[in-house]
Amino acid sequence: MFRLDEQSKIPKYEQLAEEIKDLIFVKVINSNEKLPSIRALSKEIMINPNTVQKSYHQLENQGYLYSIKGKGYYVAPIDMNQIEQRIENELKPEFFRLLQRAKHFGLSKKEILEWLRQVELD
Amino acid sequence: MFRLDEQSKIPKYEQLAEEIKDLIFVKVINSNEKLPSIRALSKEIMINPNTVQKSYHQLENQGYLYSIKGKGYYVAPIDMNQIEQRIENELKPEFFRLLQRAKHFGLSKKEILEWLRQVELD
Amino acid sequence: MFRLDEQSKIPKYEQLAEEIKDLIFVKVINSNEKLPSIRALSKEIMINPNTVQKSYHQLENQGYLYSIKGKGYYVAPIDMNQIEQRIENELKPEFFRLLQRAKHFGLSKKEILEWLRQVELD
Amino acid sequence: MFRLDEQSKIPKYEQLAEEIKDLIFVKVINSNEKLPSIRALSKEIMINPNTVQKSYHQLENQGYLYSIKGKGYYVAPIDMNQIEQRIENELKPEFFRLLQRAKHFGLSKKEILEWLRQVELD
DNA sequence: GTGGTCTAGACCACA
DNA sequence: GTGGTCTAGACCACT
Repeated sequence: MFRLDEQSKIPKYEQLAEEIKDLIFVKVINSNEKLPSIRALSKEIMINPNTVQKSYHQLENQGYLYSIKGKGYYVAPIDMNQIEQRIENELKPEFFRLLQRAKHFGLSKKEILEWLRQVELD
Repeated sequence: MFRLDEQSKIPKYEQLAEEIKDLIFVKVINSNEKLPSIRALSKEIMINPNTVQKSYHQLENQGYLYSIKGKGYYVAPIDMNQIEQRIENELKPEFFRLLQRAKHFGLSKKEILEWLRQVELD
Repeated sequence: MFRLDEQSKIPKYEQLAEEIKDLIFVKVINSNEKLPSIRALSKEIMINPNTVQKSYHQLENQGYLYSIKGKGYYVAPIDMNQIEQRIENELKPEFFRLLQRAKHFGLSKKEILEWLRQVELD
Repeated sequence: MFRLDEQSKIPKYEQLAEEIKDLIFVKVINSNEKLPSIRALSKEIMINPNTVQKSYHQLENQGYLYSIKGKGYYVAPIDMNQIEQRIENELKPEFFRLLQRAKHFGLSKKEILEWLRQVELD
């Protein structure tokens, strides 16, 4: 379900939180749905429970989750406007930065289009 | 010349090293050309000299730079084959990962193509 | 337990490492015995945890200690032959250098013997 | 004339200054006698002129030397009382510390006396 | 709580 | 002026 990059310099709790956030926006996990327990998830992705705890806790502080003592963590209802924002503020800039790098490496638009063709999207 | 993302969880020295590596591959800085001194660069991008040094030092260990004490850091002659490798190992996977995320967010190929159109590349 | 000379130009981490090494040779701390935690020791001798860590790390590289992540640093089994070597290579030369200086300052053997008398040794 | 320890963590300018100070106290170099020029000395002991300069400068600040522009550095008249002080404050404590270490290493007074016998002192 | 890493500022040795 | 080292504080991952 989740894949953390061991090598990355980005903290694991941050990687995990980002992935969860994506799943929420994308509605793979829906509002008021229960997340896996800290212990279960930590076992599944082979990291320390404390780290999972930190991800959940951070998402709770940011309003993406809420917790019920003794029961677990649940997805909070989300503001759908945020999706547009995230696309504009995160996805798009990252895309342009990547294309800029591709340009530096001497890639042509044609080659990028070829890559794009290889992906199923619609 | 360089722009570091203060917010990013990726260490500054790592961000900087990556940017320098790109400039070397792209031949904005050529072999045996001198890099800005540690202090000059640290002042310019407003970070601690130590952090710049760590970037330079890492690149030296990886063979991208060589240093002369009391004189400065210089670009080492590079193996151009590595460019192909970096495109395959870094750029392409990052591109696909990004498209995957875009898909999750419900973006269509058409929208991506629109973004692509906005970029000067060829 | 340890006393660092703040004034000395010798790095603190070096002073500390030397003192620890002595304690190990002298078996004040025995093989596989746990050292104080980095933070406990740093608090005790009022220096930055990083400095203690550097001492421990250096001793680990030299084979005097081994570490277990999340548990602590431990004394490695030592080769007792090294004691003789250290006496010959460190203690004795230092002693002779000191006597040489004493001579320059016009001290006589008698005065040195007087100093020696003041120390409990046997 | 001087011997610096390349390995030592003590700064070279400090090592040199200490040695010069000793020679002054011990009257190997007398009051108002001229010291070797910075360039000559730096060549002799194979270190950078700047480093010698720093030693001389420090000794001047501490009152052990005075300089005459265009001529060189000279030994200042010294207060002989300082010799006693240096013996008490430097030599003696260092001696006791060394004996303490010797004790830790299991050396007996007899062995120290044997060492002492090997040195010409009187 | 444990060890490990990143950023930072001051100082050293050298050209 | 150059690169290199030492000390320091905050944060990460894990027991």
